[in-house]
Amino acid sequence: MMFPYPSAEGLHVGNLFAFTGADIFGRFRRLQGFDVFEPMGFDAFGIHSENYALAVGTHPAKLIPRNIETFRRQLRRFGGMFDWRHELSTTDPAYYKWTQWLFLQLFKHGLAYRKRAAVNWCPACKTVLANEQVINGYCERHPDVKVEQRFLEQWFFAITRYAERLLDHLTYLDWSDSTVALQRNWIGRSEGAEIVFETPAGSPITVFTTRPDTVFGATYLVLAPEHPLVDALSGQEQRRVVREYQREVQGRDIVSRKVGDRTKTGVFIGSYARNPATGESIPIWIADYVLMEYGTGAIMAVPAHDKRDFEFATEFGLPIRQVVRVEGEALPVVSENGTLVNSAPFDGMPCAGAAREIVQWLERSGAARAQVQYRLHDWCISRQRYWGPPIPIIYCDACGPVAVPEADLPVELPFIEDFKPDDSGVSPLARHAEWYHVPCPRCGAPARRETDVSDTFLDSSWYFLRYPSTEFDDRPFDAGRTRTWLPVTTYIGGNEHAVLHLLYSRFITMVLHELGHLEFEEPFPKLRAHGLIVKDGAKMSKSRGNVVVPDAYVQKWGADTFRMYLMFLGPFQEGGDFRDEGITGIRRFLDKVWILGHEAAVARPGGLPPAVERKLHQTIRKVTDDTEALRYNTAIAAMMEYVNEMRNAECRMRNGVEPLLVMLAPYAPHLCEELWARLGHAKSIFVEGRWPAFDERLAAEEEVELVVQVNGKLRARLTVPRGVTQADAVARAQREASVRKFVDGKDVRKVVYVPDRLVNLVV
RNA sequence: GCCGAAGUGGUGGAAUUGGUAGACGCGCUGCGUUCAGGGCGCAGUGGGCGCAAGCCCGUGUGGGUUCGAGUCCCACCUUCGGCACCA
Repeated sequence: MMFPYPSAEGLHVGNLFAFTGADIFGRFRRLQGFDVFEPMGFDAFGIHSENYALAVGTHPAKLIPRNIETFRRQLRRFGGMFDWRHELSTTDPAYYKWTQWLFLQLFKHGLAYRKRAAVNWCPACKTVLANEQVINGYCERHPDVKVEQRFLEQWFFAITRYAERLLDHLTYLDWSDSTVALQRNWIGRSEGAEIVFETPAGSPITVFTTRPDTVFGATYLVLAPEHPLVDALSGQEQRRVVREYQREVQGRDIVSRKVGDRTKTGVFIGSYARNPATGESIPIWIADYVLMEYGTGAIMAVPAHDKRDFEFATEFGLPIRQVVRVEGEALPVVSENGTLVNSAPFDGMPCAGAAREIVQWLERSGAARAQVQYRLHDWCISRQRYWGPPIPIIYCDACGPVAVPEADLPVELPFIEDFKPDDSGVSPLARHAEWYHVPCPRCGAPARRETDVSDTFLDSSWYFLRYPSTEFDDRPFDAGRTRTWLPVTTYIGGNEHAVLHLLYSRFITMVLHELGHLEFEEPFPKLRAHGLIVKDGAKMSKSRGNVVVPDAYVQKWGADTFRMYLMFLGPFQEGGDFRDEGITGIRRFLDKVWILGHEAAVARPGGLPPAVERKLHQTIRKVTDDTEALRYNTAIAAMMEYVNEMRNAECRMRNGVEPLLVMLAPYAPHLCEELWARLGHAKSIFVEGRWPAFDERLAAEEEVELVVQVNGKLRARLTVPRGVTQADAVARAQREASVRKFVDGKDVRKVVYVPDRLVNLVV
């Protein structure tokens, strides 16, 4: 299961829902005879803890152990089958030593690099803000201070080099469709072309487009305001306005820049480029709706066939030329199912074909080439914060960035009281010269540690690799242990991690595989996403005040009842609405099982009545299939039916109860363990119990109910021996008064017979 | 705007993948047990008409395919989740 972030509020129902679902599966597999390793750990670094510690005026290093203690207590209490010997916390130096090691592996192989990148900067806090801390362009803590963008040197991981592989592998991974869809979306593959627009100044502009078929309609170019060619291409007279616009854009935060419904702004930079298709000279503009980080940071604007370009052209009175026609559609025509017009030799061609041909045609003069773009960006792992693992790099004036020698790991996070952002304008560790002044590991000259820490998602990108090897301090993961237990056989978690955590883990695993540290390339061959528990139709959140705290429920009803209640709420993979009403139904059921178990302990031995035996085997079949598929709600319903059947038949036999206890044990481990002991077993049900096998012959009904339809409408139900012939079934059907009423005096034109199920007479 | 999921009784949800719609719970009604309440047990519980047998209607809306549609196809409506000036 995905390990939790140990919040100060304690385990919430969402955690418990997820962990129960995973725990049931683990216990089920164990009862089937598998070796099951169910580890647990804590994702305890990060801005969450840091902000919370700031808010309540304590230190995260004091806060986190308390929170973990609470989590541990709650996790033990709900009955997870955890192997506590392998517990881990990402804040433990013994753990993050290897997180830092991981960084160094990427650094040494050129997969970690430094780049200037925009961050949100609050001039009042004098610190970097996460995107979530920017509220409508203003600082979360200073509602009247506008957030700006600043450029800082930051560390990036080159995940985009793996974009194609990360996408391709999705076709064979056994993952929930919903998760695959989210991840595909996030990687965002677009096929298109790069097209080169020459300029008289001699600096050609390359643009990326997914619609090369519309190149004849490109009536101007737009560059991102930060585009490196802007300076060189700006005309003398426009230079001042261009600078002013660039400053204006930089003065805004990086969040609101990307809100699409703003009125478009931009300026003409005073020069022109040549459209390689038409040969025309077209104006070059800059505008903040073009982003430097996607494609080439420059676009060819085709206002007739792009909504944004259309708005921009309308705003600034730029020419709009239609080159694609779709029956009955007004401009802008965005559809790709049209025909070309005003496109010289390509007129009349459908868009799709024209796109290919135009790229080939332009390619001959070197003005274009087919190109695939990904939406995915490289992973920025720098955090100008305190509560994380220091990035293990030392800057030397002579040697540049130098890796901390592996023997010197971990670079421990020092305990500092003043971890709060203050007016000094630097990250907290950068205020501690005694910590960051170190000699260069290569030349020995005075040097300086990196004072940023790494992203929490780096901590969680490899924790599953650590679990089996927690006791080794000389290697991140032991080869033998890893071969036995990894990759993760079944990974269960929520779709809130569909992109970041699940993508980063896949990336890191791929890299470690490539560097020869792992035999497998994918960390989670099988992944199941569970649903969301909501309250009164809305996501639970502190601000809504609808957070359900599980402790009181466990206290009042017991862990087993609460576990089962959560699983009975709805399909595990869809989640459900939390409401107290249904919980009593589960409690009643468990009470019945409790009584049944005690009665079985003193019942006379003997064979089961045939009806009970049949129901038992049907139940085994259903509970096995449903548990396997994580359909816990219907598995529980099937066990309820079986208990009802036993009670109706007044059967209390041990051989009817024991298989039930084994099937129920993953769901209600405490109760079943107790009853198992009371039935005289010396060892735990999870040691001695074996998942029952079902016998298809015993599960089969001797008599079946046959539905009789006339023209598809239900007219009668007959009880017949299983396996009746069609002729027999039709004859029986035609004897029924309720059927004859609709058939007599008419010709039966057709008979549809579904064996043991239905007869349909068509008249 | 794009991607994904889902709309079924008073209610949470079932439905073997085209074959009895409403399993299993909750709630509600009646009866029993009890001085009483709770608990427990038994019976009933989609809507309409009917004394009844029974008949008609019914899975967001409208059309279609089929002997037969909650399930498949087309168009639409609504809700939820994700992404989003990504060219």
